[in-house]
Amino acid sequence: MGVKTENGFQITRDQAIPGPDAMLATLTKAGYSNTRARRSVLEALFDANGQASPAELLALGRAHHPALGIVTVYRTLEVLSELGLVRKLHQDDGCHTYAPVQHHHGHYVICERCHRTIEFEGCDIAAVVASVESQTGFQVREHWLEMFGLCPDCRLEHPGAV
Amino acid sequence: MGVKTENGFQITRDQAIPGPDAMLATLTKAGYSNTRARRSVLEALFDANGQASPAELLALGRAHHPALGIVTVYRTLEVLSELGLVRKLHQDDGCHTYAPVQHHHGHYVICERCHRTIEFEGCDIAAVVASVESQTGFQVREHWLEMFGLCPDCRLEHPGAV
DNA sequence: TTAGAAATTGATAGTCATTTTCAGTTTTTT
DNA sequence: AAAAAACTGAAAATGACTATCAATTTCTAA
Ligand SMILES: [Mn+2]
Ligand SMILES: [Mn+2]
Ligand SMILES: [Zn+2]
Ligand SMILES: [Zn+2]
Repeated sequence: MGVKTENGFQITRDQAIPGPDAMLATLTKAGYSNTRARRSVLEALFDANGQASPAELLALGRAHHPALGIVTVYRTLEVLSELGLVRKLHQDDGCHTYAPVQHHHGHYVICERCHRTIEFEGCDIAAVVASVESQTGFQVREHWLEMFGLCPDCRLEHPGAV
Repeated sequence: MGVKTENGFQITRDQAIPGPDAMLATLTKAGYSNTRARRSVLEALFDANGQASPAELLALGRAHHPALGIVTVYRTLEVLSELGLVRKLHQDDGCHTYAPVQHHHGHYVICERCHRTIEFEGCDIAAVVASVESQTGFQVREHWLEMFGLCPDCRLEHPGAV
């Protein structure tokens, strides 16, 4: 799904979405060093199933850079978050996973069975925000939204599932 | 905001919303013992500013029952969650707070300055869910939604704030 | 009201994700 | 290539949360 071009972007039918190379470019443009550890974390992010925990990224990243350490995974994710290149997803058990950002205002749907995660855009909750503001008197500045369900593959394997 | 009646409900203009006594009734009806520790946690939940962390509930609860222990706070919150009487809110730092449930399908707005939290209802994201399902092929089963902004009081103190 | 059974409690001791420290290494700059 | 700056990973620390267990409280059935 998507072809990688020389400039580091992946092409889908209708738009260019960033891949590891594009993110690395953003990183260096922001003044961060181009290091083997950071490259391996970026590769790991895209090797994953749409999202991954720091421990999973360590395992995936070591395929590219065996000496990679968990602390650097955390530190790289923090930098990527600051630059808006990844988002932290909240798991019910309190742990976190990270997903690459492909749309400016994106949220994620997570498969409850295989944990495949896809970012979606087009979240239009302006009406809900307006209603909340009038109900509560709050001025709303941002929101979190995560959806859970079954991905297409898991729906096929569990035809009876809700 | 709301008057407590003998049966444990608080009355607002248009509806009865549960208070500590009503929740205690639900608890005992479900077969759990009516204990001093549980009562103190319920009181603490309503003494708080709309939400509170387990540590904050411990402190608030000890005003009612000085021997209260943190483990019991966690255990009580787990029971209350199972019964649908509280919801766990996710903090950006990974910790959690708990808020009493007053509406069946409610979500929360949280003040970024004073952390006052109000539950709102009327979240209608059916259109968003439909769009996500057709965009991704997922079948959506549930969602998380939290909003952040400024409460009425904090807006007054920070007139320039966005 | 009372005795025994069942449920609950809280101190203590884990567990585990995440953070801090720090000396050594890699990358960048000159 | 040398010096400065940035980065790295091992090890230790932190802190939210969980498991254990003996002691206490609450409930049930006389
Ligand atoms: Mn949105
Ligand atoms: Mn909703
Ligand atoms: Zn799936
Ligand atoms: Zn406020």
